Amino acid sequence: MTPRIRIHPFSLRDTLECGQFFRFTKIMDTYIVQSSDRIFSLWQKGDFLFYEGVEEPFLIHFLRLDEELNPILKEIDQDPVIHQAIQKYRGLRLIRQDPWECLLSFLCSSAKSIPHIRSMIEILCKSFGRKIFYGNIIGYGFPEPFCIKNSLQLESVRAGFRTTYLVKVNQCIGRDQLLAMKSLSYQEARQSLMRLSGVGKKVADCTLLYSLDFLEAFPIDTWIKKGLQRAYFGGKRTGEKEMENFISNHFGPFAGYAQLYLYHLWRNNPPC
DNA sequence: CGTCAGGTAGCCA
DNA sequence: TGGCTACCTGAC
Repeated sequence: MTPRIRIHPFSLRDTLECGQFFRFTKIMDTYIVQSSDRIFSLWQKGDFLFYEGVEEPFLIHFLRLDEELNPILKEIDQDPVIHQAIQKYRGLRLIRQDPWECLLSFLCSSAKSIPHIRSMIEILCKSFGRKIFYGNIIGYGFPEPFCIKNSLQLESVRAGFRTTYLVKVNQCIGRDQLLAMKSLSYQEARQSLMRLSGVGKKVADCTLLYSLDFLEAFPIDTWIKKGLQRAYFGGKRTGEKEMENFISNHFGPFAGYAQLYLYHLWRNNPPC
């Protein structure tokens, strides 16, 4: 019998498709997922998550299945807007990505649409990653730290001005240093990340939330900004600092989960 | 052809 | 702090 895990609440679809993670493809009801140098498949029926090509401990870590979701949702359920998002997408979970892959992925993301980001990452993997197999499907692992040496090697990635970001970050930091940031405070870790070329608040917060367990991180992109302005500030233009203060006061230490739900809500139902 | 897209860096008030 | 612009590239 195919191995499976019982989880509740859980929505594989919302978890993968809410924008926090890029390397998956959907075939019928099955998702082929790639992360670092793994390739495996996942599908869901009711409360059961079926999996193939991967071990259970990795999945539990990757999908944070040992984290009680309902208490967190209760904690952030502070107003009618977030309440609606929670009702609609309950089961959407934060993914714990590899920090190196996460950082580079979001380094590619600035001023690009999701299909473009996907394409850049895919070419990066094809150029630098090792071949990996799942049945007769061939995939490519994510490039390891320090393997991108200069911008010439990135020509085919067509990353534009992000090319220098990728090269510089490859010179400056590796996976261990990123993981070590877990022991810092949120502000310290954020500042450290922002010293890297191409890493501003948004990319730093994505890395902190999606890969380093800083659940208070709340990445603010243009969609979230528009939505927050309309939903919480009466449509008025709002200063960055005021917005940050509101978020941490209103949603608290699990604000990152609120970001996930609100982002998903506003991507599917644009606030403008 | 112009505009714009999940942002950042650099410069200025 | 807040506001502005250029930056590569590809799609509408």
